[in-house]
Amino acid sequence: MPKPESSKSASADTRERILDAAELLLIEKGCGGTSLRAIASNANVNLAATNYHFGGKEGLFAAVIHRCARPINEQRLASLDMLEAQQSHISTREILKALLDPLASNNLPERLPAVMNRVTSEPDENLRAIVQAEFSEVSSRFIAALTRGISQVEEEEISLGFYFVIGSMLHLVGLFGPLTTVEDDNTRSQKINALVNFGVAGLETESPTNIHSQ
Amino acid sequence: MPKPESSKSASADTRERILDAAELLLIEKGCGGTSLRAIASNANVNLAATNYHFGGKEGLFAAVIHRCARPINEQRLASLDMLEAQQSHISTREILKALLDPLASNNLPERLPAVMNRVTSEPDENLRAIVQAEFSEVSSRFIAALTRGISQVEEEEISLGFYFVIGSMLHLVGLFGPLTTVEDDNTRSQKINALVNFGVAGLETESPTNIHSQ
DNA sequence: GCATAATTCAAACAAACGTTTGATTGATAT
DNA sequence: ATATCAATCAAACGTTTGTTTGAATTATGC
Repeated sequence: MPKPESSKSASADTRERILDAAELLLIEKGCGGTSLRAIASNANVNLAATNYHFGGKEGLFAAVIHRCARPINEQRLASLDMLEAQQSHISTREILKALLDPLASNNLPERLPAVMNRVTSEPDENLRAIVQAEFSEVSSRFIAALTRGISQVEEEEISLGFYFVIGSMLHLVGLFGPLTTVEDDNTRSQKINALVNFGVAGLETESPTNIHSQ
Repeated sequence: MPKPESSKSASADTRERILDAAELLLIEKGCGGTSLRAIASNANVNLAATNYHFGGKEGLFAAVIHRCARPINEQRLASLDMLEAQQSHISTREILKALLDPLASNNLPERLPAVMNRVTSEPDENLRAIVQAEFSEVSSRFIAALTRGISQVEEEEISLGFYFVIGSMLHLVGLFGPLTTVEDDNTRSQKINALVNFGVAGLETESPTNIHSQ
């Protein structure tokens, strides 16, 4: 019974081939609709390798989620760190751009948005907990920044508006699909930009410093 | 081999008991995570009855979706019909209220929002097609009304904004959960109202007739 | 080169799945 | 009452599922 975790050099491509196949099938068929046999077959790997390297189906999908979510969340937090270090007051637009622009950059894993969209609506409790833990820091940090930036609005309302932005984002990346190519990047960034405009207007309409005609 | 569809009086409660149990389990465990055995057990019904009355698992969930989606969509279209009959120009707020207010009324099936949230993110192709067909008329009608009401914005942009509103709505009703009681109705309608405000601001910010400070 | 550990492999495991069958019960109408 | 159809039932069908096993293979350290 060897130690399956943290293998360095040997068979590292086996692990990643499994992760790649699991990621693609997760997008297309969902978590419950994907069998370890289909993953092993698509990855040209023995069936037992999936359990050997990841301990089981749940551990495998947790690894997929982690590999997908980590880079984009680090990028988001890094952008927010930079904004907070440079200026005392950060506009709603700058915050939302830090949150959403990483979805338009093409040096990220291609199928990341689709994985996020699929996995955030997963019925499995354990997987939902993993996702929630993966995004909790981003949520709290960005809600705090928005609350600081928008005057005279309580955090509870800001939090609800942030929730709307996340919902719009997830629905939008579901529209992207797993097969968006590089030539679609400009229309993708156009849509991300439209979402930024939409979210800025929605969030700032809660503030009494904004005057509305209606 | 009897005719399973359109049974009138006899054993009608069996059908509905199956639908109720399937609806609840669909919310909690998802479509793929729910077995016909669990449905039959929770409904106090023989396993074969699920196939007898609905032809199979897919037909059963299609019936659940139909039973859930039809009343709320009829209410939405009736509200829009009334608005269009009464006045020539309809405000964005009135349109969004016609779309979203039915989610706050408590004379609708209790767990309808949760079913919508679960089923719109289902990986199964056939189920997705059923859902899409169930909502296609609402989508086209409301997008057309919004396009008519907001000046100088092309339908493609309005459609994207409508997409954001739907995404926010689905994420919000996922927040409601299947166990919201009647005493939560006021906070529920507060959140629906917040979504209306959010969507109105987001949609109208696309129009050049609106002046933005930034 | 040899011992030791890490990895791959074919094969099998029990459990759960959707569906089907054929007999049995219930109601209905003539 | 009897023939007819709808509905329920226990039981089994063949697949597919995640997981485990133990041997075979490969890489690693000395």
